[in-house]
Amino acid sequence: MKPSVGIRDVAQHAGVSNATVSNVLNRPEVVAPATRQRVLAAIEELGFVRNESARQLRAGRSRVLAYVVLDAANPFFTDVARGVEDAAREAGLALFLCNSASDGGREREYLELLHEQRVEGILITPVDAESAQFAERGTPVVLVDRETTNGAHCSVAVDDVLGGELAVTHLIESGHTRIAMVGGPLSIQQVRDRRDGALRALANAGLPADALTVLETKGLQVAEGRGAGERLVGLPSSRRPTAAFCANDLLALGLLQSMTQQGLRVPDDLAVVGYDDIEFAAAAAVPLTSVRQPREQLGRTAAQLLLSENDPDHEHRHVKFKPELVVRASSAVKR
Amino acid sequence: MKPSVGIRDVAQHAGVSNATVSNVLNRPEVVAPATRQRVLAAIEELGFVRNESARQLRAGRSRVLAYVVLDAANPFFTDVARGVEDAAREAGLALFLCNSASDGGREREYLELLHEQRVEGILITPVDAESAQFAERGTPVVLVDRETTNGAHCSVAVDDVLGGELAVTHLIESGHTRIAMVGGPLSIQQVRDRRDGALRALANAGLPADALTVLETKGLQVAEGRGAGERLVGLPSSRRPTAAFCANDLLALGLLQSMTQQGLRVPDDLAVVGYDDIEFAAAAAVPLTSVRQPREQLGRTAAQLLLSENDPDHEHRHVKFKPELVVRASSAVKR
DNA sequence: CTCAGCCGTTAAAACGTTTCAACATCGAGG
DNA sequence: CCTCGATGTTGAAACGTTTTAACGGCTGAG
Repeated sequence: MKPSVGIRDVAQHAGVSNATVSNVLNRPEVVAPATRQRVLAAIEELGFVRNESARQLRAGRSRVLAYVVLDAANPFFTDVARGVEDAAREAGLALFLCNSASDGGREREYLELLHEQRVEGILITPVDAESAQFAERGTPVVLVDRETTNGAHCSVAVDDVLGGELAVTHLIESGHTRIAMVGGPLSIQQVRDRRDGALRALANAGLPADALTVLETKGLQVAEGRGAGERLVGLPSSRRPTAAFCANDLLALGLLQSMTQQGLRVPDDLAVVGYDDIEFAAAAAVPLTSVRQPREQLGRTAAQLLLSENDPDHEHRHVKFKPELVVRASSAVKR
Repeated sequence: MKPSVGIRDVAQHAGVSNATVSNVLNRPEVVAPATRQRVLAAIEELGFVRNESARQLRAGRSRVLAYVVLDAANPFFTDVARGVEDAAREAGLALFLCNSASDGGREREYLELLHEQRVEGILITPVDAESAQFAERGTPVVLVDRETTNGAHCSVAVDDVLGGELAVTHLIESGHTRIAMVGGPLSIQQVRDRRDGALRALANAGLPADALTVLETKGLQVAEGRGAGERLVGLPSSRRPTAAFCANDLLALGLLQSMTQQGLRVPDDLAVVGYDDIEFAAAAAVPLTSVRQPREQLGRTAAQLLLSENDPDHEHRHVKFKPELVVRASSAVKR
């Protein structure tokens, strides 16, 4: 182990007091140029690296934000993270990403650690917003892409019911009357909301609720989408939906792939609508119709809200964005 | 601001000394059950959260690893990160992800911060391995997916020259004699290595070096792949390659999309091979032939190497994995 | 020659933990 | 009744910074 050179070593080496070294580090303008040079030289020579723990202990505040992400492998969240980072960076803060990987246990561990680290603030897309007890522990927390049930935090979300409605209304207008909803588990608020939106669209169009076949999946990954595709094709053709609304682009991509493999064409045999409009949605060989969420803006807004928590007159706010339908080839009008 | 309850407050509230509280926290078995209960109750009641800065300052060590990732939006890196996290977690450490987004400036800032934070270790896929001066600053650093030029660090990489060779040999064996290499910028070591592998494949087959048309891109994202596709189609058909080897799956997906949009078929009009074998490669509507790298294992190995740096007899090691070709529909044999 | 004011520097006191040696208390063994 | 070891608890000293108030030296005004 290195002997770990500290501020006092530098001070001694430069023939000044530690206070002066500290000043060079934090308020260079206050110390005489000659001294400053001498100190900087000593720092360089000894390879001194400031100890952030000590600094933070004394100062009481840190310079980092953290975003506990639900699934780092989902491009949607990395896009949100980009927005967060931009905003953080403008405020002179760094961003640490933590991946809960949809695991409540990991999520709790990370939250605990972040609280103990006294980060400036925590952004989180929680595994489960209901059971989520982000008890006020001194560190401000903002929920991302989830609505908070109790009013204990700020939150930034997108209207998922509206999103579901947009998607399914589009399918109905394209001539579909038997529609599948692919997504799950239904314990996830988002999935439920999007389904409810789908049902609302049916109601608006005067279609019966059983025009929607719900195929519940165990998760929101590509593989689940493939599985759903097989289930779908297995249905008797009289009852088989002619269109599918997926809770997620990953599911939609899996579904798409499964269709092609089974020799069915999209959108002719099955129209597909996804959700999130991740970059790969447009890049799919059958470009995917999808419900776009303002991803970067979601992150950016969340970060700004988080930073405003320090204002003395802060009140928790709940921002809700509107999603937008992006029509592409995967849902071309039915002939 | 909260008055911030500390260990002494807990101690006072429970009628014990701070040393005892500390013991309850760190070595519960050493303190009498009755006292322990009392202390735990006090902790609960006051909402005490341990201050990691102070703890770390005193203990000299932290419980986190960091991975500075080149591009969080590239699924390849999130897969590597998963491997890192698994290994870290087994060792009882948490993982913070930092995204340099291919920006040397950000990378430097993050490194600086992480050094100051005295994290247990740093994993990094650097923007530029050559100029990379990760001067020994006391915190161990391991390079991921890059070979280190000087022997100052451990590194874990994959044989990119071999990967390029595998890809292009496959294309040659499928009957192609005019091949494009899509990727860039060439300042990136990986891109160069993969190109060199491609050239080696040509040489092995007795083909001239100009059988390879290098289309250099500005980056490794999907959009760049689309751009390359347009350039490719613009070539006079006598000189147009019948196959493309992309430095990256993102490029390949963009290229694929561009082909379909322009009414060309894959693989009939253009065979495509990607690199990394990210999940979306298999999920593309024309499943993508790709060079697979052992992503999770890459991360896992890097983390283990990092953790071994504390051994007194540690020597820097350079692990190099072999890539593997995964053939799918996008490169079916030419008729 | 004195004094006020300024500038650059410093000693010392925090910040909230962990750790170590020392200290009580108690029951058992002599 | 004394000693000993075991068991639980504690006071105080670190850890490496930042900060505050005070200090000494100088300059220029009176």
